[in-house]
Amino acid sequence: MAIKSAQDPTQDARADTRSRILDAAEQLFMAHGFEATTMRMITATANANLAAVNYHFGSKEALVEEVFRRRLGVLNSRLIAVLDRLEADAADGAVRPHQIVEAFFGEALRMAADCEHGGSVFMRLLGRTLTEPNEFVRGFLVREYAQAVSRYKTALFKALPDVPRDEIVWRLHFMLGATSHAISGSDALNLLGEGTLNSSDPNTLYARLMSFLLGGLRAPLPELTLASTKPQRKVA
Amino acid sequence: MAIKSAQDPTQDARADTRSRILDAAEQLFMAHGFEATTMRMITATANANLAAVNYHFGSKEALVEEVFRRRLGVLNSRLIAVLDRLEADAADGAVRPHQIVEAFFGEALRMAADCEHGGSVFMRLLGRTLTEPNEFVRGFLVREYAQAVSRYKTALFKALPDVPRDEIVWRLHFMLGATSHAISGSDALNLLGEGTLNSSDPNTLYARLMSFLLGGLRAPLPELTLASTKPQRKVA
DNA sequence: TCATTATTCAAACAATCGTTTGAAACCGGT
DNA sequence: ACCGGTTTCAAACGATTGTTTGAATAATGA
Repeated sequence: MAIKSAQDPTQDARADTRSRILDAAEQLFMAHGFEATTMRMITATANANLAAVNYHFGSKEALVEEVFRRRLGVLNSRLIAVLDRLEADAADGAVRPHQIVEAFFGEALRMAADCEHGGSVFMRLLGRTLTEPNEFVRGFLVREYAQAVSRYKTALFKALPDVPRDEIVWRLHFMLGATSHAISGSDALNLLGEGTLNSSDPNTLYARLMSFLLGGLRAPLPELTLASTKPQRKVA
Repeated sequence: MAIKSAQDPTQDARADTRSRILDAAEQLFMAHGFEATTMRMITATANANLAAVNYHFGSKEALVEEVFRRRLGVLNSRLIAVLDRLEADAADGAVRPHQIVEAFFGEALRMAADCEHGGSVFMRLLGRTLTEPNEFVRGFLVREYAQAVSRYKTALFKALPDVPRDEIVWRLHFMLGATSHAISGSDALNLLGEGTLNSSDPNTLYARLMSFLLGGLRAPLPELTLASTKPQRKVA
C-alpha cells in the first residue's frame, strides 16, 4: 500500500499515514466537531489502523494540536510577513487602516479559498473553533495565534491614534466575528433562508466582506453616555 | 403519562425537577458544548437522579431541543412584535434601515444581557450554536428561527430598495457573525490579548456594536468586477 | 381510607469511547 | 542473508457513554 508520489524522495510510509491521518482528522473535525469525531472515524477515513493515531501522535489531543500547528504556522508567518512589508513600504511610517484590515482578513480569506491545499477546510475549522467551548483547543489557539494578532493590533493603534484603544479592540473583535462567520460559511447562511447565495467565488466574497469591515471600522464612534438612557426596554 | 398540572403557583416537584434540569443543561451546554456534556453532569448539577432526564424528556436530544424551544419561542415573538410595531408606526410605511437593525440585534443583545432570567447564558449558547457542526441542532435552529429572520430580511429589502438583495443578505450574514461573536464574548476576546476589556456593561456593548453594524451596513457597495484583479497574491 | 398514577431511585444494560498490547510485517544497511 | 528499528495490525483493555429496568416513594382522586 501507500504508493509514494510526491517530490520528496525520503517520503516513506511513516509520513504518508501521518499526513493521511492529519487530512482525515482535519476534514472530520470540520464536519462533526472534535468530541463527535472518533478515532475509528479518523483511521477509517485515512485507511489506517486504529492504533496508528496513538503511534504517530501519542493521543487524540496531540493530534488535534498537530492539525492546527500544521496550518497555523504558515498563516501566522504569512500574516507577519505581509505586515512587515506594509510597514517597510510606508514612507513616513504611516500605514493606512484599510491596508491593515485588508492584509489581515484578506490573508485569512485567501487561505480559506485555497481548496487545493486544504486551506478551505482548515479555515472553516478555525472559524468554528474560535467559539469552541473546549478549553484545551481554545487555549492552544490563543498561544499559537498570539504573535500575529498582537502585531496587527498595535499596528491599528498606530494607524488610528485618535481612536480609543478599547474601541479599536472591540471593532477588531467584531470584524473577527464577521469574518469567521463568513468563512464558516454556507451552513449559517441557511439560517437566512438563502441556499441560493453563491459563496463559491472568493473574489466577490473578499470584496463584499472588505467593504463591510471597513464600513464598520470607519463608523462614527458611539456616544458612550455613562449613566444615561439605557436601551433596556426601548430601542432608540 | 406526565399530564402537566399548569403554570400555577403550585410548583410541585415534577415541574421543579424538569426546570432544574433545563437550567442545568443550558448552563452546561454553554460551558462545555453538547457532546461533552454528559447526562450525569446534568443530573448531578440539577440535583436529580440520572434517569430523570429520560423520564421527563425521553432522550438527550429531546432535552437539547427543549432547552432551545423554551427560550427561542419568546425571542422569536419579541422580534416579530417589535417589527410589527415599527411597521405600524411608520407613517408612509417607510421603516428606516437603522431601526430594523437596532430592533433585531438590539433585542438579541437585550436578551443576552438578561442575567436574571438566564437569558445571558442562553444567548451565549445560541451564539455558539450558530456554528455548531451538529446537524440535528442546526436544523432545529433553522426551523425555530425562520419566521422572525424572514420578516426582518424582507423588511430590509423594502427599506433598501436600491441595494441588491444578495448584498443585503450578505451584510445581514456579516452582522449576524459580528453579533454572535460579540455575545459569545470574552472567551474569544482573550484571543486579542485583552482580558482587560470590560464587557460587563450591556449598554456600552450595545452602543459599540450598533455603531459598527450600521457602519458596515451603510458602507459603499463593493465593485464586483467580474473577471478583474483577483486579490489572490497581492492585497491592494 | 384505598387504588391509582406520577415521580424518584439504585443498579444494571449494551454500546462505544480512547488507549494499550504483543506479535507480525516491512524496511534499509552491512 | 541476517538484523535492529520502524510501522502496521487484530484484539483486547478499562472507563464512560446514553438508556432501561423494576422496585420504592410521593402525590392524587374518589
